[in-house]
This record gives sequence, structure tokens and C-alpha cells, in this order.
Amino acid sequence: MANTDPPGEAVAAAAIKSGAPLDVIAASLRRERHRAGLSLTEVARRAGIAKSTLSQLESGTGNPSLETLWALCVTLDAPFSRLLDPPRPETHVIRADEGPTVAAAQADYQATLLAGCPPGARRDIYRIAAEPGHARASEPHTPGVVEHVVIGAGRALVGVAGQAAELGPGDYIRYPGDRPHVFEALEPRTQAVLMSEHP
Amino acid sequence: MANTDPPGEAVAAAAIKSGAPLDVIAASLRRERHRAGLSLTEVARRAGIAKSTLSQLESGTGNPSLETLWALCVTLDAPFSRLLDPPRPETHVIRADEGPTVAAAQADYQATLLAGCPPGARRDIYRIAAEPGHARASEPHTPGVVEHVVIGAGRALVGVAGQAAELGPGDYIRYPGDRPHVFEALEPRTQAVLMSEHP
DNA sequence: TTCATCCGTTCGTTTTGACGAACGACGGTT
DNA sequence: AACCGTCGTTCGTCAAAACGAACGGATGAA
Repeated sequence: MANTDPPGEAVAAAAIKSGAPLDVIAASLRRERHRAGLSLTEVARRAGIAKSTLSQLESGTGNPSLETLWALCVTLDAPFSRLLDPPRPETHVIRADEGPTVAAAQADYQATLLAGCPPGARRDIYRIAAEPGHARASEPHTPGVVEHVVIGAGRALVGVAGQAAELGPGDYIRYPGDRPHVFEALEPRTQAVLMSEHP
Repeated sequence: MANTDPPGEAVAAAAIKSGAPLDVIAASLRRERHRAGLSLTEVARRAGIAKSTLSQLESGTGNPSLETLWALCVTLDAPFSRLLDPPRPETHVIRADEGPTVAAAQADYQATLLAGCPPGARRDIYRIAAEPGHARASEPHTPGVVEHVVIGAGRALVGVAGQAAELGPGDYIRYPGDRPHVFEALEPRTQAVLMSEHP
């Protein structure tokens, strides 16, 4: 497939002005600077760059070098990724019987997407409801993915295939998601929270 | 505090050669290119940059512009952050009665840190065990924080103070963590998973 | 063997990002 | 009023990033 979109997350790519990282960091630089309560002059001084350079960057004119960007990230105490996505938080409730069901291959395994990967985050949160039966085997995802699971009720065999652990209520496991792994309910009405974290 | 370290995550900063993002991306570019099974010439062609430029970047010589980096990220289908941190995932289990208990102001509210903010992520995962009694009120955290809660057992009143929702097993809520918020158990032995997500 | 590709690196040229000085605007003192 | 300091922008200069052509080496086909 061709890659006409920004890297990172497909969802974020769609949300943000496509293919224009310059405008994005321009806005982000201003935002982060104001968040820190600093003047343009002061930030430029601390970062060791000319304030003219910063001025142009914040106005969207310019194509900063890695060193320049790095210096700004350091002084603004902001990770690189924060300069590439906007924020937005609000309260949202999804009841136990609501929400989009993502995987229902059989009726004995249901994954509900609670919080899909928005711009700025690299994780998906699912609610898992599973019944005993065949194990739910997952193919490896993209490299670097880490999955976190906390059991809410019931028991389940979870983890990398061959090294799966038996978990009960309250138990937590973290394992590499880029290898084959399983989720097998051992008791009826097993519930869990699964977080898939992309690198 | 002074910022003599690379941005992003302090832990990563310590792990990686400090203050030298150039060497890091140099190695990352080679790694990602080989992962994609492409030649230097081919990647340069697809990215629309001179292969001499890419050659110098991969050898650690050079200070790429944002546009150049972006083009490479797109053609390599790699998020920005992947070029700045190495990988490392492993399986880890924390049993229901294990793990560092973070907050136990009273015995009726316990938060256990399951996965602290590692390099590359901006979130903490907690297991909450609470008993009815006084509400657990939290002061606002740093701006932009979002909290996610899924109830595992029992019932609880969760959310921004004044707009809290009553949740039962399987229910999910997401709310801005940078405003005062509460977690009040309504039934004995209430269990939940809480994820605090930093911007 | 010779020829044809492809690989990745090196070198000279051109484009451009970073710099520093100067600018006008604004707000607070004296 | 005049003066001071700081704000953010604009402009000319210079160093450096990106380019394109040519290079030597490895591989495979004629």
C-alpha cells in the first residue's frame, strides 16, 4: 500500500491535517510554550536557538532540523510525540452492555472497544467477556505492541502461547503482543480489561 | 528543575545515550529499513530524498530536517516515537494480592501500581480496591490528564466531582483528570482498573 | 570473460535553515 | 512627557542540509 498519510497512527492521521507536520508542530510549539508560561524570547534563549528561528517555526514557516526540535523539546519538557497531536478530554461512560463489539468470532469471546486510539495516545482499551470453550488465539500484532490484562471476574489463561499464566480476579499480566498469544476463559462469565499498547 | 536531559521520558533518557538523538535515529533508520526489507536506494527513492542524504543519516552524520524525517517515517510506516526509543517487552504477572500499594490513606481505598509509566508510554495502570465509606477525592493532576476506569466488581460513584456516574461491573468511564474527581465505593469489595493517561 | 544492474558511499554544487542585528509595539517607571 | 525593558517580527549573511553525478564493489546473465 502507498503511504500518503503521516506516520504513527492511522486514526490520528485522518484526524489531523494530513501530510502537514509543519503546521502541526507550529501550533504545538505555541501551545506548549504558553502551557509553560514562557515568552518566545525566553524559550529561544534557554533552548540556545535564535528567537528568529523560533518565531518562524511558530508561524508555520520553516522546516526545523532535528537538533533544533530536540532543543525545544528539552526546554519545553515535552516528548516529541506531544508536538504532533492535539489534546481533547471529556467525560464518557460506556455501560456494561453497551459499546461497539469488536470481535465476536464465536459467542464465547467478546471484545468491546472502550477507548480507541486517539491522536496523542498509542493504546486501545477493551473490555473482554469470555466463556470457557476454545481458547482465543491472536496472531502477533505489529512489532513492539505490549498488552496488559487485568481480570475482573472468573479465571483465564492469558499470555504468550506456551507461557500463558492462569489468572484470577484482580490478577494482572503484561506480555509482548507481537508474538502469538491466547486468552482462554476457564470459568463462565469471565471478565477482563485489556489494554493494547502500541510503541 | 533544569532540563539537561532529552525530552520524553526520563527513563528512556537514562537508557539511551543522553542528548544524542542523532545517533539514535541513525540506528533506528537502519533497523526500520531492514525490517521493511528495503534497500537504502529504494527507501530514498520512495521517500523522495537523495540517497546520499539517507546514507549520511544512517551513518550518524547529519541533522535531518523535519520534512526529511517525516518522509522517511511515512515510507517506513513507522511512528515518530519508534525512531527514538528502542524496543523491549516482556511478560510480567502481578497477582491480586501483590504489587506496590500506592495509596492507602485509609484502609478503605487501595491503589496498586500495575504498570508505571515506562519509556515510550504516557500512562499508569492501577488496580483499585475500595470499600464503602468516605469518598476518595483526588486533586486535579497536571493539565491534559485523562483517566479511564472499568469496574470489575461492586459498584462505585466515579467521575468529575458533581458529575460522577454510578457504575456497576463492566461499566467504563473516561473523564478529565485535571479537574477534581472522586472514587466512592458503594458496595463492599469494589474492584476496578484505573488508567491515568498523561498528555 | 564482458556486460548489465544494483548496491552503498563520496564529492562538488545549490538550496535553505539558523543566526544576529535592527525594527516597531506595548507596558511600567521616573 | 521621556525613558526603560521586553515582547515578537523582519531582513541580510553564513554555515550546513539536501541534492545529483560519479565512484568502486558485488552479483548475475549473456
